[in-house]
Amino acid sequence: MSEVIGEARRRSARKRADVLAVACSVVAERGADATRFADVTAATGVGVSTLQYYFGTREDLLIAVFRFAAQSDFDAVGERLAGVADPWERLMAIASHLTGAIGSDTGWRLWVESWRWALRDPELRAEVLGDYTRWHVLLAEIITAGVSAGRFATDAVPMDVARQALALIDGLALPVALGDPQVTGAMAGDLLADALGRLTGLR
Amino acid sequence: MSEVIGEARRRSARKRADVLAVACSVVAERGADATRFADVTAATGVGVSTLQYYFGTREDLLIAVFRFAAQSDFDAVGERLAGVADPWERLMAIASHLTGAIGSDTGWRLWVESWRWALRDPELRAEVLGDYTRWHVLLAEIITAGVSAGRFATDAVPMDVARQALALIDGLALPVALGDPQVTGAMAGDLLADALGRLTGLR
Amino acid sequence: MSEVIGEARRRSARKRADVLAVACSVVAERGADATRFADVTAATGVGVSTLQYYFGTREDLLIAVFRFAAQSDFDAVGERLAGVADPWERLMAIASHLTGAIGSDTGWRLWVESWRWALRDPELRAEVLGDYTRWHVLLAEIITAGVSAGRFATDAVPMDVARQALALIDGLALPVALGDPQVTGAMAGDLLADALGRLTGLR
Amino acid sequence: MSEVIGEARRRSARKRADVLAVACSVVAERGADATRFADVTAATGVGVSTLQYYFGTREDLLIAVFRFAAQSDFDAVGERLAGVADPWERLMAIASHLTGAIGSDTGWRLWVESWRWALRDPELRAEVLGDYTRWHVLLAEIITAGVSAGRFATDAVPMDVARQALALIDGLALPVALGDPQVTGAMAGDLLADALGRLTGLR
DNA sequence: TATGAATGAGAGTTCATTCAT
DNA sequence: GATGAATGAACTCTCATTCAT
Repeated sequence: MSEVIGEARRRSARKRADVLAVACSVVAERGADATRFADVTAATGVGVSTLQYYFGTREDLLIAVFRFAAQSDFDAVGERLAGVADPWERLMAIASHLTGAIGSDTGWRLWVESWRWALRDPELRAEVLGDYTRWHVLLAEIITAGVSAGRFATDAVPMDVARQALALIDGLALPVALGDPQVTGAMAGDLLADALGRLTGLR
Repeated sequence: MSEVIGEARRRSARKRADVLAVACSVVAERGADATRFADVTAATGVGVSTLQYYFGTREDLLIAVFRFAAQSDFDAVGERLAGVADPWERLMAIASHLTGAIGSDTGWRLWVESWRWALRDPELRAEVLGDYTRWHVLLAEIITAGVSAGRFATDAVPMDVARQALALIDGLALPVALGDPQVTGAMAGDLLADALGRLTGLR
Repeated sequence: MSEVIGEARRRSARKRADVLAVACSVVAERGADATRFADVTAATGVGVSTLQYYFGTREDLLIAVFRFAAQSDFDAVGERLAGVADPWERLMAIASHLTGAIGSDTGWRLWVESWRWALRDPELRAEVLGDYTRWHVLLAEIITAGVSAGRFATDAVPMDVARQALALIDGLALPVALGDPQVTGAMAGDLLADALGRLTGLR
Repeated sequence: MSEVIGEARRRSARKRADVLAVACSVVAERGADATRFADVTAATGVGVSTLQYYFGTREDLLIAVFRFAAQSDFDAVGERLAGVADPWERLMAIASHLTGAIGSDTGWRLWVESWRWALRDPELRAEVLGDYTRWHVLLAEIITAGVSAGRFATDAVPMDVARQALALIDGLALPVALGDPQVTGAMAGDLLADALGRLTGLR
């Protein structure tokens, strides 16, 4: 009988995750503040009460979405890096995050949404800052490795370069997400590659 | 008599502008989506109906705020640049935008708010993209001047460098606004100066 | 100087009447309850404050409209009757009121509006009942004349026939105004002529 | 469990109908345009939100009221006709609709309200015209039966007589509802009987 | 575990009206 | 005499949430 319960739980958890994935698109599409239970219901077919049963408060749902999206994003980049050895190519793989390869701009929009939410929610802020650090560390490791390997020639502290790099990625994503005709995804990719090349002292 | 009316109108316009200035803080503080008429009323002492009489819809009010903030921001930087001749110092003057000197982070928060709103409002999007270009052009001019003056040594297209610079500014402002203890305003200023120095080929 | 004032007053009264005429269409179109000052402003170009200056309260305006419309209606029928001598033709002239000849169905709609308003406003009710009586008396006179002239052969009290006649007119106007495809204006005219012929004992 | 749910639904539907019945009086009393949610709340004890949950928009509520009233009216006359065989008496039974026997003048006022609303709402108009036809058909059947039975002697098309009859009923109800002291319910009943007798050729 | 029924709090918006010019 | 500015009151509607099943 405990197995039956276990299976029911698993099924339930599965459904919860499915709902969460769809909710991500909804939040990315409408913005967190404008996302109502009813919107998620419309997108998932799961009744409002059930959503509340799964996630609790509307805020709880949003935070669950943010968490889920942040993790998915990081995981996706991790997978992409798996087979890449060269530091520069690893850097570019992360940068292509920007060109929209990872789920159109859903990921990026959610990132802004959660960032904005974190401005006013201390608990979420801690998580977001943690994520920030994860990315910084990941980038710094790559840069350190690149310097060791003689691929990069820079005297700067790797963590500083990492912060500059992430800032460039974020800052270039803004106009791309907004659809600026003067800064398309491809152009942003080029600008980014050029800037990162200069900042790392790429050989 | 027309003079009297004229004065009434002028006083009215003045009051409108005052309200707008206060509304900026409110929107920066609470976020656009969470800003209710009642919040602006509480902050200004001006009744809800009067706000609607001045601005129309809640959305209209928000857009008026965005417009006002964008203009103020640009004007403020313009003033700051007025007495500065050296290209590098001009660049740094704009960059100090980031360190919060211009108006705590109110300006920056409003920038994100309007950016986010523009994602879903085509009309506002056009304006925001226009503002983007204004900044790009301003930066490019400075870079061009710096190259001519022999202050910067780079073979890159000035407009490209401008875009990289603005991306860095925006991207570094994110963690600062969020209060990341690892990326304070001062540190961000240093990171920015360093990166801009490398990207422009500062001598 | 008193002449100047007199002229100003006359001009003002003229304007007031003009506004009233337009307001009639507005009320007929939108219904009394749904008629706002703003609607009348939109239709006349006269500012809201000016309307209030002319008519006072919104209710006052509506009642002015009802009064104006009732009088216009009665006057219009009076003119139409002026050159008609034969009792039956006089009856038909009044009946053609129904076919919409007098002013599309504006007149009739206003009649229903004022009737409905009179249900809840004692003062207006008195006026509307007075108008009712005016019509009854007019019809009864025609019938009496027709009997005297040997045109009608009925033993009924003329005032009773008048009431039946007016009821028929009102009752047939309802579906016509509603646009019932089974009771068009022309058909209603025939039904009315037939019924009145039978009720008056037309020879 | 499905039984329990079924019962909850049934109870809910019951409550909805109860509310609707009370709402009818409110609308008849105040007029449709002047009926606010708050008025129905005051009369029923059911909260505003609940009314909206049941009926939707304010307009939806009004239309539900109109529908309910129209059906009730028709049903009530149907019951009254059940035991009556003689065509003339059947006609009089319908006519007594006017004398206010069927629920004071609530029914009639609602009829006017829905008629007026139908002027501006196409969907409702279709329904009202349908109701109109129902009454016409009912009356025409009675007249046809009366002619066959030799009770009525008229060469007119039954449907035409039906339309004249309904017009008389409607037209006489107007002054009665308005409380015209010269056309009371009883007098209107006599006028109607007299006129219908003449139009049908009652023997 | 999952879901429909019911409801209160809150917000935007409309509109008549008052006041000053 | 005529009109724009300002404002409060009223109302509808949305939405999260609680309760019962």
